[in-house]
Amino acid sequence: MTSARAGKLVAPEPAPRGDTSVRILAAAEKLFAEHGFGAVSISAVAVGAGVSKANVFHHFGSKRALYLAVLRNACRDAAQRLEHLETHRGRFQERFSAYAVDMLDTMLERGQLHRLMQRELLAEDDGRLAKELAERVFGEKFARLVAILRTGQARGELRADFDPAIAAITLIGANVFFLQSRGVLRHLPDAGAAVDPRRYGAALADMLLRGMLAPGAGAAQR
Amino acid sequence: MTSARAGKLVAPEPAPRGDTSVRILAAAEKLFAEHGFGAVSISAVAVGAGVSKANVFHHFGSKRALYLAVLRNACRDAAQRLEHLETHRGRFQERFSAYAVDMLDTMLERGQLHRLMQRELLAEDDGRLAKELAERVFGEKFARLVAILRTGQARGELRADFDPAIAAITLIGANVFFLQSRGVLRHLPDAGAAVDPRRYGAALADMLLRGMLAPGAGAAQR
DNA sequence: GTCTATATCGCGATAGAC
DNA sequence: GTCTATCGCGATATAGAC
Repeated sequence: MTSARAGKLVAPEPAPRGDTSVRILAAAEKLFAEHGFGAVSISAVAVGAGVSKANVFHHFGSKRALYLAVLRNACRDAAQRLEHLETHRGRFQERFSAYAVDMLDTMLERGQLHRLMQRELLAEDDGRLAKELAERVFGEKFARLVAILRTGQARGELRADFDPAIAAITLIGANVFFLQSRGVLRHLPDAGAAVDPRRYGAALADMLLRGMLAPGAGAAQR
Repeated sequence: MTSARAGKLVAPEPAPRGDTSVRILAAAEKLFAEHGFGAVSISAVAVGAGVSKANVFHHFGSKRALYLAVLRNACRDAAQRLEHLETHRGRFQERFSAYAVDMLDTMLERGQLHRLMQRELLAEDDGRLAKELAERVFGEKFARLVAILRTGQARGELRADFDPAIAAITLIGANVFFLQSRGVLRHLPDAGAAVDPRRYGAALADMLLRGMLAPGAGAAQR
């Protein structure tokens, strides 16, 4: 469980040689993602980063400021990855599949970070500033996906009688849920081969495409 | 928490049944769901339940035990709601839509509870016991949905070339994500009318049905 | 069963030497 | 920039009267 006392002084990281604030940020991101804001102590962060408690305060001023710094750092990374997505110009099937696969890959690559975001979303208590940060990044991702779907509809490649926003939520939601629940899904006997990310991503895109493609635009391939 | 403080393994729940215990459980469920385990103090629970701090310890022994009691209580409730789901026997479209809508309704009705579950899933630190509890409930839900899909495939109502588990994950994931992210989605300009639960549930079922129905079994209606 | 009072510990944050 | 030492506070948990 995520008790505040969980941070029994375990061995610090092999200290990947870098600037101190970077190590502090990395340790904080890891701990916040694993235990949540309220359950992580500055002592635990300091131990994880291999520095003293006071040094953490020297660099970030307060626990809340450290938390916001972690979130902003995470948002910056996520925003950078969006730049590589909009370049495709082929048929809709290829663009959609590429987008879906890339989304899942990005999530898996930095699963910790996405867990931290989800935690912030689930909090909803205060943290309105942090939530607005998440909105900003998430909103950009969402708007681009909706735009891709709208373009497909305008071109006649996609049926016009479905809501692009709902389709986008379905795709994102299925991916986020997959990421969140892999540890549990692995233990469900009925899940079978669905726990493999590649199979899951491909099958998801295929199924959604069948629901979105215009009748005369050719069958979903794969 | 692998603390040396753990000491003795206290015998499982005394299963308290008084009015006070119920109020404590309710207050604890609310607070844990809103803020997470680590950020909730026993004092806050006591205030929420209108009793003294010491009384909380009298009834539940420790904070950890209170948390497990809340989770067990939540699982029991969720399991009971499953009993009403398996009775339908009509065409696949109706059964699937009914299942999907009921799932979303249940989630919305007790969103707090589902948030608590998701938090536990996101922790992944230890808490294996609690996670196994979640697995047990979630696994039953999941198995029934997969069984419904398999039945549809066996009857020829559904295409045979998709993985029922992946379709189930997609449906559950889209619903869970919708529940989690409503507060954020409401602030996205591109989301439009997709934030309405009824419209969302209906459109989601419709889109998934188009991807699953056998070609000759008739078009998805509505 | 419920309370008040208290013990003990770890938290966030600060002061100041080096 | 980094540390040790410490403050003030609130946390979990206990003792014991009613």
